[in-house]
Amino acid sequence: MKNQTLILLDTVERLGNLLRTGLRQAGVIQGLQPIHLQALLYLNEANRYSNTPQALAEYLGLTKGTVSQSLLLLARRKLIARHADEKDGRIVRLTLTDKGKDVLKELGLTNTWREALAEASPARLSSATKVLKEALARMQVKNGLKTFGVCSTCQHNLHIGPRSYVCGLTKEKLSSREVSKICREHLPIEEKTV
Amino acid sequence: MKNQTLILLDTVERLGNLLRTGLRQAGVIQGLQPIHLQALLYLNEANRYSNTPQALAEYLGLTKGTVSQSLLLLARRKLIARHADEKDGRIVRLTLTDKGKDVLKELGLTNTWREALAEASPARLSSATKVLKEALARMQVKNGLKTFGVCSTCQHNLHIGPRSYVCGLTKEKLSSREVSKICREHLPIEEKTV
DNA sequence: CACGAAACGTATCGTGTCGATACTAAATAG
DNA sequence: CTATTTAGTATCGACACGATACGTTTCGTG
Repeated sequence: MKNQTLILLDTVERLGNLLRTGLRQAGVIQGLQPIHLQALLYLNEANRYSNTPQALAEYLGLTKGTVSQSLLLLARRKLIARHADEKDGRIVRLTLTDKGKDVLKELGLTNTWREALAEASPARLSSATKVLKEALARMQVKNGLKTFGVCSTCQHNLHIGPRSYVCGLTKEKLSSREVSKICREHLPIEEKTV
Repeated sequence: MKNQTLILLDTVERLGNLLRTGLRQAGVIQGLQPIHLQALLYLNEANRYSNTPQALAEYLGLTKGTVSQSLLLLARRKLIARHADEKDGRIVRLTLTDKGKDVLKELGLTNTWREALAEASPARLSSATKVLKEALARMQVKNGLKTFGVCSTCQHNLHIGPRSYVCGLTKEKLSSREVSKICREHLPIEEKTV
């Protein structure tokens, strides 16, 4: 009999493959590869410290050279816009164009997933999420990777008033919309394992 | 606030990406791509009805032409062996060579995963597995895909005595080792959701 | 302030995935 | 015996991906 842990690993791997296949099929219509859609999805969620080629490369676990090529393609198709950073001339800021946002809207990737989990109890869902998030965080730490979380789970985030946030790292004010985006500087709050 | 279901989706996607990145890094040493390792892993678990290029293509969600190319590469490197089926001349049987098995042994892919889940309680693990297996099965059905499970969870499997099994589909006897392998004809037993 | 190091990004090359299409050979149906 | 189906291969074009090399801009340390 196989170890329970390995069965879970197998299941996650298969789900990952299936989601990737879904991305591939969804991208065919637009002539896009899975990695392109992943890039668009990331840029749609990245905060102002994280919308750069370098951050995307770290997020995807690829080299900056590889990512640079994919970004050139996306820019050619007018799905993203590239702007030089005002303060730091080395940095390129990436934003989704309206066309890029439309692509994401038309995907509707989450439907089958929602249906697949429709009958699972909320308690089970949240328990499963907890287990997997823990695993993800540990694997990221072990591999020296960044966690790319949102501000609400970040040690740097300071909640200085109602709907008023400051990042302790950059000392900048963040809007309540901004704190729900993902950040490459994210430092997870140590959670007590219940 | 985001839907709990979507948070789980996001986590699974990220874990999938991370596992894939792990595969990529592991393969660099052997000069292999993630897909090659996935093929080897599959062939290591596939039963006698499922060790063909076509079955592998279905499992991976790719076209047979694409898979054929990857298999040619693996054969060139002597990691797999190809034999014509005795009864059906169209079919090619794929088996791992000793060299191919060695590659899998040297990978040790599961270690970081094990460690990442070391502190999770068995109850949580099995609950999470249940949720995800359910989701996987539903998504496979929805997409018209095969489930590739083991005989013990298959409607075709007949347990005719202690350590004695027969597949109701092929009417062939199966060894107790064989029933723990994955099969392209797998038809999942309807499970009652507790 | 100068100069070397580091960080961000691009360009280019070779290997290989991937789908699409077209093909061969073997089995099967009528 | 012929038409169809099934398993697999061959080839082509677009592109991912890493490695390497390169150009800018910023930073740091004397």
